[in-house]
Amino acid sequence: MSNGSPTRRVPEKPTLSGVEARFVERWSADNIYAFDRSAMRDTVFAIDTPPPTVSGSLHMGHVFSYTHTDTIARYQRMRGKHVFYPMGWDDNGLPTERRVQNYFGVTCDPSLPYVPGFTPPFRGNPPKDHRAVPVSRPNFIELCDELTAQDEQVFEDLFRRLGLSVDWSLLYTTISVHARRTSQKAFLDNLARGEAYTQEAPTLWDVDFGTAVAQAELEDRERPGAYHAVAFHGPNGDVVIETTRPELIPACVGLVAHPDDARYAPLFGKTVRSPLFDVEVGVYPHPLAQPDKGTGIAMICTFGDLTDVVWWREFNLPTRAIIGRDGRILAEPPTAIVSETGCAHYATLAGKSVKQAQTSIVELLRACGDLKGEPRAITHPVKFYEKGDRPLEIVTSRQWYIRNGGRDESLRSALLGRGEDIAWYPDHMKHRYSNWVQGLNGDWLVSRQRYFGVPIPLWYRVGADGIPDYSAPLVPTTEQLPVDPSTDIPNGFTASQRGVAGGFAGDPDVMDTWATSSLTPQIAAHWVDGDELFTRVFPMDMRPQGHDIIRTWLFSTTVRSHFAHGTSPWKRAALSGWILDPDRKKMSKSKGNVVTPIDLFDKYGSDAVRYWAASARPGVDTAFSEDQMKVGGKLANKLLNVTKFVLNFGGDKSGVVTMPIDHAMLERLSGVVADATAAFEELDYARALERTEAFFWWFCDDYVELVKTRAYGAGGENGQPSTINVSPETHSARNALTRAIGVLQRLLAPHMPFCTDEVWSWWHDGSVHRAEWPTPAATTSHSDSVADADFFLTTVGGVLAEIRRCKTEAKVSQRAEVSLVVIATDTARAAVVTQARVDVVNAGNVAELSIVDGDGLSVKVTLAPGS
RNA sequence: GGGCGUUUAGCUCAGUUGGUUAGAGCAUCGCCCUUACAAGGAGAGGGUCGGGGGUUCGAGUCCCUCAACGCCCA
Repeated sequence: MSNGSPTRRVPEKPTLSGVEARFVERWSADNIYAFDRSAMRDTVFAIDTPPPTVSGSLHMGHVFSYTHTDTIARYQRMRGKHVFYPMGWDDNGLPTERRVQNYFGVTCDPSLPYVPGFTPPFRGNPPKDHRAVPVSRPNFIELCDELTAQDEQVFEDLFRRLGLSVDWSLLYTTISVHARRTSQKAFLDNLARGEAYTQEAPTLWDVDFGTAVAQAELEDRERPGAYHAVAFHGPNGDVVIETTRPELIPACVGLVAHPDDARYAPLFGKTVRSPLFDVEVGVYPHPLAQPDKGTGIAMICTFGDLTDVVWWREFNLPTRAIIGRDGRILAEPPTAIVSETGCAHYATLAGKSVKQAQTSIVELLRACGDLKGEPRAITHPVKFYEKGDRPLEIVTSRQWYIRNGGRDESLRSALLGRGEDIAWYPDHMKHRYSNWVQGLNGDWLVSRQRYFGVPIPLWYRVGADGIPDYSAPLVPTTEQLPVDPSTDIPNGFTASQRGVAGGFAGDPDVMDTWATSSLTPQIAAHWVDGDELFTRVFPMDMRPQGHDIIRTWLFSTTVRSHFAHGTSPWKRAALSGWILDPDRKKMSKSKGNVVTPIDLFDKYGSDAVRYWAASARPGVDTAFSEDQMKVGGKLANKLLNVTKFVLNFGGDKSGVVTMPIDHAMLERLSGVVADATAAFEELDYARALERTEAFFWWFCDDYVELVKTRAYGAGGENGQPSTINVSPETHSARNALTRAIGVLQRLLAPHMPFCTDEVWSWWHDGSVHRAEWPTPAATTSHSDSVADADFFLTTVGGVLAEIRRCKTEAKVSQRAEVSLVVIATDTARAAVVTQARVDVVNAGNVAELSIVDGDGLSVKVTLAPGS
């Protein structure tokens, strides 16, 4: 055999069964996808893989989008790039926390000391009446580590089965020691550069989770509510406001109306007294007040919504908070409430939930006559934490922030510029980014009042008065990282000084999970260790991700990279679409329409499932379709069979090709190579597949059928090709078939890695996934090419189709003999048919073929009698 | 309310800088056990390209407008 290829080993009966297990094993053993750490930057293609949340389950959405990325990775690898393709597990944050609580039957209490060798009460399925056992934060994190390790193995197995070509030695997680080091170091750098700061301020707060949340985690939900008309008492009579939150009257610090609103102009600068609580508050003009909403004049409370915060800040109003972090009315009334009846009214509310308080206050208002008319039911948008079940409250608390342009025009435009630096796929996704950046109304709140996360790596000196000094945090050295301030001790202090006057206090909070996952490039490439790897892969070539997390993951990564490296983190961002169920609804667990990937792998094969994914155009929401998987399975099966057929002829892929139709086929294939290559360069795996596949079926159904008799050669019988006195025409067919099948195997390899490596292994030693991507020049047959391959092939195909149609209409076998074919056509087509005559006659089983002058292409077919 | 996207055959989708008769797969209906493959092959039917207007010799494609659906943001 030529080219140093091994003897061909074509199975008698090709099959796809077992192919996945075999190649998963072989790729791993042979390190096919190992990244070369010595590779120069310009030969590297680096991918910033999205780390899936391991506390959830892998679903078809993962299979879908990770397949897209994998096709690009495989293409780039075959192009000779050193592909940096890590996998990461996002095991940080709330979802893991919840799963660990439910699995082990524990709850985290950061005030408790670490217990070495702690054994959890359960490992899976604690009984329903079990009371969660409180454990220290380090113990809790140990349990998180144990459970995530289990979950991660399941994920890894599934991704290997899907055929992802990741380098598993690059695996990272977001809660590991390394990730915590990275995250804390990056945060401390932000702090040192003035990009992170702490502030006591009104903050959106989820009362159930007991944590502050960031703007990026908000969502509006339409909720029923009611306008309550409530009378405030002015010097010249009542002023009626309308509010959806009458329970906040004790928190009222002012009224506000639009500056141009003539109805209220006389009141500006005056004061009124609140009903029930008899507190004097000012009336202010502000353009954010909406004259057409309610009565046009509104309460300012501390705090009902974000607009309240704006007014409170601008008018420098006092704080009269009444809602605690647990969502209940505080026991003590604001100091402004002094009257006996005011205090008595407040006492009836204290300790109640917001809902209960509203009911009570409406009764009180009704009783005293300050409720004007009955409440009017409305629906209005209410802010929720995206994972939460109750409306967010606003409470004042000390939090850490990282600047993100929400309060700084120049930073905002710099970050918009970073968005411009990125090539977006599809292009219109960049609007999502710029929309979001332009709509920011505050800095990024990164601290969370939770347990399983990366701790804020700071301590504070506690003054003689017992109050921590937040202005000059105690900072660990880089070598100390990661630290847990709840157990670790700052330099120069001893354990006994924790929490005492003159001692220190650890920051109790952890960072938002996005504050760590915004560093996936730095984590994956070991930036914190000063690893040279980082300079070889960063900025990365591609960030694949879902478009739903542009405002979170994509944006936060850009912020961190902008600050730390002065660059965008990637050259390209590829946004994948959603999976929709066949009814075009988004697939989700709650609808019960989620299909388990592993079942589909078993049923159709990984290649077939990948085919479905790779058929979906980039960024487009796509219907889940088992029909498409069946088609993919047929394609894989066909590739096996046609490869067996072609290799059986023993052609030489570098051998000489002489027949015009063979040239034309290779010419057409060369165009497909060019198209597929161009498509992949634009990350358009779907177009690459479509072009390749269309050619492939034409190749099998028309070209192979036309040339197979010639390829067998004179004397070839019983399916065995002739081996003696082989003609140049036969060699031409065999060589062209062989070259084409080698090109097709490689063109399909990124999409269907298993079946392609199987057929490649029949005649090569190495893996197809390390083979060279085909080029148009190496595909054509060089000097003797036909002038217009498409014209040639379309003409011949047209004649063949007519013969076939005639047989189908006559309801006879395609093998039926044709006694005469008369082709009436122009000279150009006549020349083509003449050149392909032998193949047409063979394929159609034609006894006599004649060509006469005519227009277009008319084919008259006469079947042999008795057929 | 602002932004973005989608609308082509029963279904899912291609259709490049405007250019003959608008394509594919699936589904449907006949046909063919043909020596690589019946997990196959060969054919047929099926479309007013969301509506309206405009530009042009010519519009699925460009412009305007309306509508429906979806997503993001407020």
